[in-house]
Amino acid sequence: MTTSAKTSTSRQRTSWKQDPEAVKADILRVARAEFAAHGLSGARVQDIAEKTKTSKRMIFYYFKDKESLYREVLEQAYNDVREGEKALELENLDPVEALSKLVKFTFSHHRDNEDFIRLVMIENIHRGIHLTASETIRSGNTPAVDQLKEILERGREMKLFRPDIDPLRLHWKISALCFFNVSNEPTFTRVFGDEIVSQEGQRKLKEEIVRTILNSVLAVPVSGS
Amino acid sequence: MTTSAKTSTSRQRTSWKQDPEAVKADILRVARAEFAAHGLSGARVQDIAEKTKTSKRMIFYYFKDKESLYREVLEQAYNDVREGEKALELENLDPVEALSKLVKFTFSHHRDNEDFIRLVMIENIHRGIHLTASETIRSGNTPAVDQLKEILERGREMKLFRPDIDPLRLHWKISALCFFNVSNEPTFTRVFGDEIVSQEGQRKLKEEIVRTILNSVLAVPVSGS
Amino acid sequence: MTTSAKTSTSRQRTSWKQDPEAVKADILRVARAEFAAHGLSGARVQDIAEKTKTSKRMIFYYFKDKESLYREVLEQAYNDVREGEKALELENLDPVEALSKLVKFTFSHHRDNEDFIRLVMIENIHRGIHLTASETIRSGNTPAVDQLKEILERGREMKLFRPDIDPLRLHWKISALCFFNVSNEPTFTRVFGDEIVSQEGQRKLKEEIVRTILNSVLAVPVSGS
Amino acid sequence: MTTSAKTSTSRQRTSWKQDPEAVKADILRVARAEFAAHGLSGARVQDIAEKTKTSKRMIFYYFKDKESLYREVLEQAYNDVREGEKALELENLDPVEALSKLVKFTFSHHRDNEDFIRLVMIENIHRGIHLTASETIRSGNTPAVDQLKEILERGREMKLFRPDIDPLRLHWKISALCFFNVSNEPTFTRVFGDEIVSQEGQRKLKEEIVRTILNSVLAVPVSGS
DNA sequence: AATGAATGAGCCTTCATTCAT
DNA sequence: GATGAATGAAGGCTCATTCAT
Repeated sequence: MTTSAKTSTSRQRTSWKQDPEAVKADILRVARAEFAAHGLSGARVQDIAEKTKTSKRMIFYYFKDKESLYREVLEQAYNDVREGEKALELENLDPVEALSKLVKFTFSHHRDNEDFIRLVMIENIHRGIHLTASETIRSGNTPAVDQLKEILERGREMKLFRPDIDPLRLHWKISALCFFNVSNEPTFTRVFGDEIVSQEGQRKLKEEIVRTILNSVLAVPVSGS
Repeated sequence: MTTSAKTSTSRQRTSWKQDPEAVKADILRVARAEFAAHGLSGARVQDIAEKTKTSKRMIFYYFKDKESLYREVLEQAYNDVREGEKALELENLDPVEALSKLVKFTFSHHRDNEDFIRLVMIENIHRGIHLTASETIRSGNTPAVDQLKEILERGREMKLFRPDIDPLRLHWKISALCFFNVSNEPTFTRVFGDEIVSQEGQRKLKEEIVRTILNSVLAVPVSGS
Repeated sequence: MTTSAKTSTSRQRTSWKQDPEAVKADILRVARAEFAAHGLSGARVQDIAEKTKTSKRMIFYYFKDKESLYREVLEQAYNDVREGEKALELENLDPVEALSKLVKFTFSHHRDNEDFIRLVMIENIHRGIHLTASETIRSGNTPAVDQLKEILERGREMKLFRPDIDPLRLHWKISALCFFNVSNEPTFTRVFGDEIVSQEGQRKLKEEIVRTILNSVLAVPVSGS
Repeated sequence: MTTSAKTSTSRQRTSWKQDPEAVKADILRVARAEFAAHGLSGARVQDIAEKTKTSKRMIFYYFKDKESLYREVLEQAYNDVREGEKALELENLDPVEALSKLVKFTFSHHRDNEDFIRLVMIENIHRGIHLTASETIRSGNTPAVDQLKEILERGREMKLFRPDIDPLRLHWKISALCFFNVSNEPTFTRVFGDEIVSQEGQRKLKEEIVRTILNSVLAVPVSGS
C-alpha cells in the first residue's frame, strides 16, 4: 500500500505512520465508499474509522469534521473522473468515430464508477451546496466538454455535422442518458424489471444512446435511434 | 399547571381529531416534504412532528416507525404521479402530436414535481429496497408506458414510425432526459453555469428533447436533434 | 422529598416519576451545587446526572442544553436570595437599628450562601451574558434596595441621616463589603493568613462593616470605622 | 510538499528562537489574557498556542501542563501588581494625603488591571489551591500593607488617626471596595443599570471610597461617607 | 533544545423509540 | 383511540497530552 522506504525505522507497526499523506489517502478511500453507500447523514464516522488503518480521532485531526471530509471526498471524486476523461485519445479519429467512442466511454465509465454517480446524486440531494467552495470543479472547463468542442469543430469543417450544435448541451444530453442509466437503475428495475439492466439490455442501450447522440449532430441523420 | 377548562371548547379544538385519516394525511404531507428535502436518514421525526397538527407520538402510533412512514410516503408519491399521467388525453391526436405532447408533459410534470424526483433519487440511493413491498408500484403497468405503446402502435400502422420501437426503452429515454434535468440541476449548474437552467435554456431544452425522441421513432427522421 | 400522594400508583420506584416539576427541581438542586463548585465549563453534565435521581438524558430533556440549565440555576439562585431578603422585617425598627440589622443580615446571608456568591462570581467571569434574558432579575427592583430606600427616608425625616444618600450606592457599598468577604476569602487567606476569616475575625469584621455603613449615612458620624 | 529552501533564511526566521525566556514570556503573556478571559477550565491550550509565536507543543515543553502554566500566570500577575504598588511614593506626603492617594491609586490600579482582578476571581473559584506553592506570594508582606502601616503610624503620632487601626483590616476594606468595583461590574450593571459604572459614577464612587476609608481612621471623622 | 504526528478519554448532544396509562 | 413522559444507544466532536525523533 504505502511506499516501503523508511528503512531506518525499526518497527513494522509504525511503517505507515509519519506519513500523513498516506493516512489521509486511506481515510479518503474508505470515506468515499461509505458516503457513496449511505449518504452524508447516513454515513457514520465510526464506521469509516473502523475500516481504516487509523482511528476515529485521526479523521477529525486531518479533516476537521464530517462535512469537510465529505467535501474532500466529493472533490476528489470529481477530479478522478476528469483525469479518467483526459486519458481518452480522440484526436486521430474521424469525428463520427471520435464522438461514438466518447459516448461509449462515458457510458462505460459511469457504469464502472457507481460510487461517483452515487456521490453526485447525494450532492444533488444537498442541492450542491458542498460544491461551492471548490474552484477547480466549478471552472466548467471539463475535459469532456473540451473534447466535444474539438470533435464538433472538426465535424463541422468536414460538413459532417450540423453547424449549430452547442457542445455544452450535447454534453448535457450524453450525461443525462449515461448518468440516469446508473443512478436510477434500482427503482427502474423494481418497477419495470431487468430488461434494460441485463447484460444484453445494456449492450443494446449503449448502441442506442450512441445512435441518438450521433443523430443529434449529423447533417444527414440516419434512421434508427 | 394543567388548566381544566377544557369542557366547553373541546369540540372545537378537536374538530380534526377523531379523524384518523385526516391526521395520517397531514403527517404524510409533511413527511413527504421533509424526506424529499433531507433524505431518509437526514429527515428528523421531530421536525416532521413540529410541522404537523399532531405530535411526534402520533407518527409512531399511526406509522409504526420512521422507515414505514417513508415507505408510505414513497408509495403515495408514485401513485400521485401516475394519477397525473392518466389525465393526459392523447387518443384523439395523431401519433406524432401525441408523442410530442407526452414528452412535453413529462418534461413539465417532472419540473413541477421536484419532491417526487428527489424522493426517487433518495430511494435509488437506498438501492430501491423500500419499493419491494408495494405491489401496485411494481406492476410495471404505468399509464405512461401504456400510452406510449398505444401511440407507437398507431404510428406504426400509419407507417409513420419504425416498427421495432420498444415502448419501455422509449419510456426509459424520455424519463432519463426529463428526470436528469431536475435531479442533477444543482450540480450541473454549479459546474457549468445556468445556461441550461435558465428559462430560455429550459424552453430550448424541452424542444430539443421532443425532437430527439421523435427522431428515435420516425421512419423518416428529420434533421436537427 | 416529593409529595407522597399518587396513592393509586402501585410501584414505589416510580413514585417520583410522572412529576416533571419534582424531577426538574432535583436536577436544578444538584446542578446549582456543581456549577457553583466548578463553573460553567468546569462542571460536567455527567457528574450532575449521577447525583440526580434521574439520568443525563433527562437533563437535556428538561433543560435543552448545559448552558440553559446554567441559566436557570443562576436565575433561581437570584430569586432565592431575593426571597430571603423579603423575609426581613425592618418596618418597626428605628432607622439606625433597621440599617444595622439589614447590614448584619446581608453579611450573614452571604456567608451562609456561598454557592450563590460563587455563582455570581462565575457569572461575572462570563461578563454577565447569561443574565441578559431574565427580565425579573434585571428589573433592579430588589427588596434590598427597596428596604434601604425606605429606611433612608425615615432616617432623613428624623434628621438622623444625611439627606443626600443614594440608596443604590449605599446598597453597592454594603454588597461590596459583604460579597468580597466571601468571594475572596480563599486568596486573601492564603496571602494574609486567617486573622480575618477566623470566627473572632468575622465577628469584628461584621461590626466594623456595620459601623462603616452607619457612618456613611449618619448626619453626625461617630468615631470608629 | 516539503520545500527544502530553508538554508538562506533560517537565521532570519529563527531570530526569536534559541531564546527560551522570550518564548516563555510570549506564552505567559498570551496565557494570562486567555485565562483571564475564560478561566482555567474555560481557556483552551489550542487557543493560547494560536495567539503565540510558537506551537502548542512548546507550551507543554516549557510549562509541563495547563495547570502549571496557569500557576505561573497567576504568580506573575500577583508579582506585577506588587511591583506597581511599590512605585507609589507616599513618604513625603502627610498621612491624610498619603492614605487618600493610596486609596485612589488602588481604585484606579484595579480598574486598569481587569485581567488581574479576573485571575484572582478565577483563583477564588478554585478556592485558592494554586496559590499554595508560591512562597513569595504567601508572605503577606505586600507593599500595600507595608505602606499602610507606615502611614497609620505617622498619622497616629500626629494624633490625626485613631490608635487602634489594624493595617491589614484597613487593607482588606480598601481592597474589598476597589476589587468589587471591577469584579462585579458585569452582574451589577445588568441588574441595576450603569449609574455606577458610568464615567461620572466612577468618579463619584472613587471619592466616596476615599472618604469612607478616611473616616475609618480619622480621630475626628468628618461628615459624609 | 525543539518539534510534527498522533491519541485515549471523555465531552455535550441527538436520535428514533417505548413506557404507562 | 390517543398521549405525555421518559429513555438507551449512539452520534459527532474536543480536550489536554504523549510519542518518537
